[in-house]
Amino acid sequence: MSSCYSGFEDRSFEFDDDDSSFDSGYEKSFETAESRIFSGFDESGYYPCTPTKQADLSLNSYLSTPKKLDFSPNSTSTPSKNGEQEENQPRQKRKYAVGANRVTRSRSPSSVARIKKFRRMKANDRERNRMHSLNDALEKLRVTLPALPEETKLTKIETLRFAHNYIFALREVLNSEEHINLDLEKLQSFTLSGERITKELFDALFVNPSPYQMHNMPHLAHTRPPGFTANDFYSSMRHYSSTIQPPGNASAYSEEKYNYFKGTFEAALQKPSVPPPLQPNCRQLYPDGYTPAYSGSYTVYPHQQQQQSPPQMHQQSSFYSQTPPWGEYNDHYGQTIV
DNA sequence: TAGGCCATCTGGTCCT
DNA sequence: AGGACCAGATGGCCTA
Repeated sequence: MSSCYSGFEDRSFEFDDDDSSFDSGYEKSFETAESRIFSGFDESGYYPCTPTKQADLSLNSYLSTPKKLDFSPNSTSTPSKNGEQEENQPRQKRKYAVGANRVTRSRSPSSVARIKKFRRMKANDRERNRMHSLNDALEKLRVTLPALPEETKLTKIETLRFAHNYIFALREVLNSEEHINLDLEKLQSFTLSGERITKELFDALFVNPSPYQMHNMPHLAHTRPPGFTANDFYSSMRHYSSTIQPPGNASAYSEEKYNYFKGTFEAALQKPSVPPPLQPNCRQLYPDGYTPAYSGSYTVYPHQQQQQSPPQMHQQSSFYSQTPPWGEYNDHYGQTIV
């Protein structure tokens, strides 16, 4: 198996047998490609006289002291390379003893060591390629996901977590009969905290109508109270603690947990400007014909790109710096994915 | 300087 | 036998 990284080429591995105990017997392994490599034989059983150019670039360059095969005439096991008669005569097939006459020598320790070393190098090369292909796939996933801010590069684990939450959120959007304002930045910042989104959290963070929706879509005002409520907060908190008290007993909420969510809630309750800004990379779903300019769009308008936006919520809150382990959980969505 | 992230090496296991 | 896959170890780089 050739490699695109190190350029390993089986035939390129040349070396001599410094203890002159080259195997003259016929072993099963002698037929393998590796044995051909180490014996210097090509597919037909003869040593290739003209190594390929690619071969010169591979293991020979990797090894500091490439060695050559011993073409000594005394070597009874190695077909003669310099025999001029071979140029004019058809090559004779090598004959091996069989049965009781067969003599099989074990490889010398140095030969075994070299074989092991070469196998290890090939395995390392395969492993390197495998990890590179894995990273390539991860990179494709990473660029598919919205990165907010754009210069943010998610780590591997964050990419996988965000992919999970992103798919979860999109599925909730598709399944929802409400008009959901899905804030991808909020979703990402939530993910960066190392949290796995659940339906409860999704409802608390995204399903509630934004102040803009309440203001501009009065026909939906009756569906939910404006902004986030204590129930929303409670439903979010419930994910983190089994001892938390129900809403109505404000003192039951720890300051630590409140601060944990404060940034998100405050961002959600932030009063929008009028006309309502369309957040970059924020997918807004509205009824058909209601606000066609914004319907189902990821559009970023030039005037918004020029805006000097205040520090983002995820940069202020502890969400941005904390990456707790994404442990197992046992709620009704309990699937350990990452 | 400690900790996080990453690439690479390595040996073991499983499968073909 | 050999390749794929996996997890542990290790060292480099970067940042708070």
